[in-house]
Amino acid sequence: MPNSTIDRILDAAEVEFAAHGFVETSVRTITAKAKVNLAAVNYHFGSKKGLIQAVTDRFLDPLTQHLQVQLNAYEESANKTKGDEQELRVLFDILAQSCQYVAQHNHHSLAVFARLINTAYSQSQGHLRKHLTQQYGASFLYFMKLLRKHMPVMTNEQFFWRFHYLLGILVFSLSSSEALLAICEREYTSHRSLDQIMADIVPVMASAAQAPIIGAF
Amino acid sequence: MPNSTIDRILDAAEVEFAAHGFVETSVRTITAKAKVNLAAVNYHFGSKKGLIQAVTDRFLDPLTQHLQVQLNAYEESANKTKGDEQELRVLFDILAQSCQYVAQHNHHSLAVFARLINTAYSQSQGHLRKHLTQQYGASFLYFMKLLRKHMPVMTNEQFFWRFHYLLGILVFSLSSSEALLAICEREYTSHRSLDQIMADIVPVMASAAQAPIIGAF
DNA sequence: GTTAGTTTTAAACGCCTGTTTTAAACCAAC
DNA sequence: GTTGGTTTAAAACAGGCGTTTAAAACTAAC
Repeated sequence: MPNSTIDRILDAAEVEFAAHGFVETSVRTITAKAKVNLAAVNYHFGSKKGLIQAVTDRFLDPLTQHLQVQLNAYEESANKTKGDEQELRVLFDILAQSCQYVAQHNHHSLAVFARLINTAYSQSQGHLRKHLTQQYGASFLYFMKLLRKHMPVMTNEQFFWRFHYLLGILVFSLSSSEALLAICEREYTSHRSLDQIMADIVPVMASAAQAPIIGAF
Repeated sequence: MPNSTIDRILDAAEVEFAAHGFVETSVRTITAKAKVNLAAVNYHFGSKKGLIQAVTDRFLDPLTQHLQVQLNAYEESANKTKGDEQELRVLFDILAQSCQYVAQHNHHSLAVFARLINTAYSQSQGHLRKHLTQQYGASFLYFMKLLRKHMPVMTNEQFFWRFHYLLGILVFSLSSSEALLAICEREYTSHRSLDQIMADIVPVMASAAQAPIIGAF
């Protein structure tokens, strides 16, 4: 059933969540934009929290699935000829491609995803973080495991933090892409699409991953 | 007047804002924690929005001041002997030191600052971003100008985006430091202080700044 | 001691929030 | 055509929000 009540709610919620965040988007504005009765959200999704999870799952389910397939293919055809730097680039490229693949028909979902990660980590005791790790933790651990192989110099703890710095690049750039684009347009007039941002970020993340380690923790 | 009503509100607000964000922290919880009457916030700061600005200004005023002095000293004693890579590290070190200097007696303020930047950029039409650029735009433009000198290869647009990627590392890591520390403590038991995070981030930002540029935009 | 100005207090205001309720509409199956 | 189950509808609920009000308390000057 396309254009059903459920889908119209999900579509509207996605746009509003991406634009104004989860807390500052009310169920009333969502149902209004979706041209649906107010009670429909609680009827179909149980609660606003359930709607948030549904919106993000609609994005993360195909993303992790696509990522898993690509990573499996990568691991099987892994030739050790290239250096670690090249291999890192390949891994980040796979991640970027998975994001773009899912966002292909849905430009708002990527921003929602980034915003979700952002809020999930910002809220000190968020129920979102729990849901994310439970549902998709395995996929990202798999990605981290492959990444770890090509960052052998550092300790586990150093790798853990380094990984989150990379996450910061991705999450901040994507969740704030609208704001950045607005600023950019005013000063440079050139428009940069999400695909271009993703392509631009990959080498930055690869370099950041390989930055020298100073100090001894 | 130490421990006055105003200071107690600012202190309590800082802690709560850092822990739960601006929107999800109510004036009532702030005044309760500060042991102050509910109306005090509106009396002394005009509105909740005014309180948010006061909290962040208390951090950003000394930060930008410290940064300005350090950057001036750097520019005057600039020896062109070192390479661009070394110079970048010095600039990021100055920024990190300014952050640490202000956060020295106030561990929550840095997280509040990072969170402010984050929300200011996330909200599509935020009044926060306007305030930040109006009040402190000059200081950060000065920093960007010095940074630009040592990133000569890229175009203005490329530099602009690259700068925001670096901002993402800083903002995400700092605003999510509590969450990261919580995860880290569970898995690694070792505690990492804010100073250590800052010191760890500097070389990462320097490397990210110098990542190769691919594609032609 | 009275006065004038500032600060604090308690209470209420109006508004918006997520959610629930109860009845109506729909829709396929028999 | 009636029945049983699912979906929509309008209305109200209870609670939290930022803010305002008006009186009380405090503080200093004359």
